[in-house]
Amino acid sequence: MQKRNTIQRQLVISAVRSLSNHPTAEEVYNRIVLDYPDISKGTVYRNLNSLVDSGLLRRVSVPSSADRYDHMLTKHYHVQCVKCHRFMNVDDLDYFQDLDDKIAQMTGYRMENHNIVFQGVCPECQIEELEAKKREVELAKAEGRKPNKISAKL
Amino acid sequence: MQKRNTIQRQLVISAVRSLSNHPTAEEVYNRIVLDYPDISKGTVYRNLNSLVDSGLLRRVSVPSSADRYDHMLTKHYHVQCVKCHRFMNVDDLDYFQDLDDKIAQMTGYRMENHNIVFQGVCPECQIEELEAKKREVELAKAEGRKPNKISAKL
DNA sequence: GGCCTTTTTAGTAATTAGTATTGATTGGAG
DNA sequence: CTCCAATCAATACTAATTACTAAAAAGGCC
Repeated sequence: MQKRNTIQRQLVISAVRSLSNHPTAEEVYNRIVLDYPDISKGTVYRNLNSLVDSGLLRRVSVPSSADRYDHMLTKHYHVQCVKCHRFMNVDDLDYFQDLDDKIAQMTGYRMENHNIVFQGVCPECQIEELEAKKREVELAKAEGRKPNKISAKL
Repeated sequence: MQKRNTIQRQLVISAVRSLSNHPTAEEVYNRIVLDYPDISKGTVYRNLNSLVDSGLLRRVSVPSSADRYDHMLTKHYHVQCVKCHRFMNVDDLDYFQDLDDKIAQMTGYRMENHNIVFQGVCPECQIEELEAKKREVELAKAEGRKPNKISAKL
């Protein structure tokens, strides 16, 4: 089952490379369509899968949203904001190779890798939280009641 | 917005507890339907979300498949087999709390937690791989040709 | 180049996982 | 017991992805 080097396959890989930060399949499709309007989404999905299988791209599974694709082949981790869902690399943190070895010993699995997704509230959303709280305190004062706690969800 | 203690809510939480290992929403639904055929999937999803929000259950995002729900509230990690997709806890590995603190410092995020999913090939699938290889060698000998490499996919 | 086999394509339909809506029902505060 | 916001069942809907098909194109061989 050899892989053929089609135009579409090249377009997919170069789109992921040029959309440098974790595009979704949708974003890859939207980029390619500009230059090559006949491509279909199925082709983009199929090629993304095939490129991941052959190790030319990495798939990054994002909780509660579409998979993203990464041309950066070195192993690294990600942070996600639980409010606005923005998604970014954690730079400057080396991959813990020894963890894989440890888990392999503990479980008998032949380890391939591990993914870490850090979840928290990004600086922008922290500011937004503060402002929402401030607005509520003002409003409560105007209405002469105790301020409600602002729920964790925006 | 107080939470009411409905029968359905109790059924959902007890189903997740009795299906002790990481059921999907679908599996929770299938279990409850046996005793309580009128429950609807929407109700299961809604209650799972609400129970996660109130901290009574944890959601585990599994790459490329449906979310799973965990009644074990202490933070822990998971291993997944890339071949048969079985999914299990990593016992005996403490949560790396200091990692969250480190990432918080590095990124300015207010960290809530992190998830690690280890991916590899489980012992059973390793045995299956060996047997597939053995079968191919036999077959090649019978046909008087070189054995093919067994692809990474079963 | 022309031919042949197999892979890949575009387009469409189907599937999966989960959310939104709506009118009816019910838990639990008073 | 009464009342009403929270929750329900049912269903429609959305987003992401895969499956299917006949037609097009890669790449090996001459």
